[in-house]
Amino acid sequence: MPELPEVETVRRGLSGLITGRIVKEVTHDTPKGFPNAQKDVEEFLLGAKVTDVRRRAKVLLIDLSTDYTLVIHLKMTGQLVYRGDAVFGAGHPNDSLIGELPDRSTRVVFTFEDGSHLYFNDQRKFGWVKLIPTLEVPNIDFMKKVGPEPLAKTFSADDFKTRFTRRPKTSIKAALLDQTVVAGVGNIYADESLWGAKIHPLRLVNTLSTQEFKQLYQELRAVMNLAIQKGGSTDKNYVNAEGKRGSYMDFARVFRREGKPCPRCGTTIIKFKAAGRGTHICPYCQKS
DNA sequence: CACTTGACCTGTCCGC
DNA sequence: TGCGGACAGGTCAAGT
Repeated sequence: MPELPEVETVRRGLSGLITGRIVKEVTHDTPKGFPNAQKDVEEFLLGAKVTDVRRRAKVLLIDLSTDYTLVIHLKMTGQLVYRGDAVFGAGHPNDSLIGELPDRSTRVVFTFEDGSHLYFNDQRKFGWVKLIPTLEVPNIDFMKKVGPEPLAKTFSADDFKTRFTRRPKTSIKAALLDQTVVAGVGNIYADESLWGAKIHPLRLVNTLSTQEFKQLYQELRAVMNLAIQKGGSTDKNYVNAEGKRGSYMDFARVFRREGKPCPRCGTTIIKFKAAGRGTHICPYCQKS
């Protein structure tokens, strides 16, 4: 599921819901990387207080008072849903896109001292959960390789263009999806931003003009900011920390809109495969 | 080496 | 209805 806007939406929700809570119990069916050591769970997770919830790229970082951090990647179908008690808690089941928890895709259940729960669900089991010292988070493989945050205030159009010089002969779509170029872009926002900038996804990186990179930079930031404002995109699985859907798909211009008219020119949107992924374009606006 | 293609998993949808 | 195949928001390892 989640790309940067979805993970950021989960982060914001979780931050308000779990910060300050103390972990009392953890049950799990050993999702990838967890627990790296049962001893660590007992020593650095049980009894720990949540001090902060951060995000880097598509990864969530739940900092603990023990100076350990839960590092969580939701991959395609991961969900992190908080449930308070049945009567007064946040995210009453009736408000939710999903039903009673735990359910058959629940992999980890964190129980807090006040009796509330945080559920990690992951239908396809691609996601991972690691418990590592906070100071070592920047040293894990993913963090060492991942590119800059595209929404950072200091990240300029020039910076954006320069990042792509490392992938000169690949398609612009493959480069956008490459997390070492720029962090957080996935299939939805790649298609949406390429449509916005009127660039065909299969154009090779070294054929784009400076002006086109500038357009793409602006469109990517605009589309991601809008998506955060709308609480992310729910196509199927994605939900926020309260189990509720995001509404960006109501505003999507090309993604999953094949057969419908381009909102700019009316030409029928088509779908094909690019960089191994389903790809949506307006064939009139985005010429190869 | 740079780039593209499978593999990882489960579930759903679509055509025969 | 049943069944096979394609496909799904991501990232690696293994291929070419």
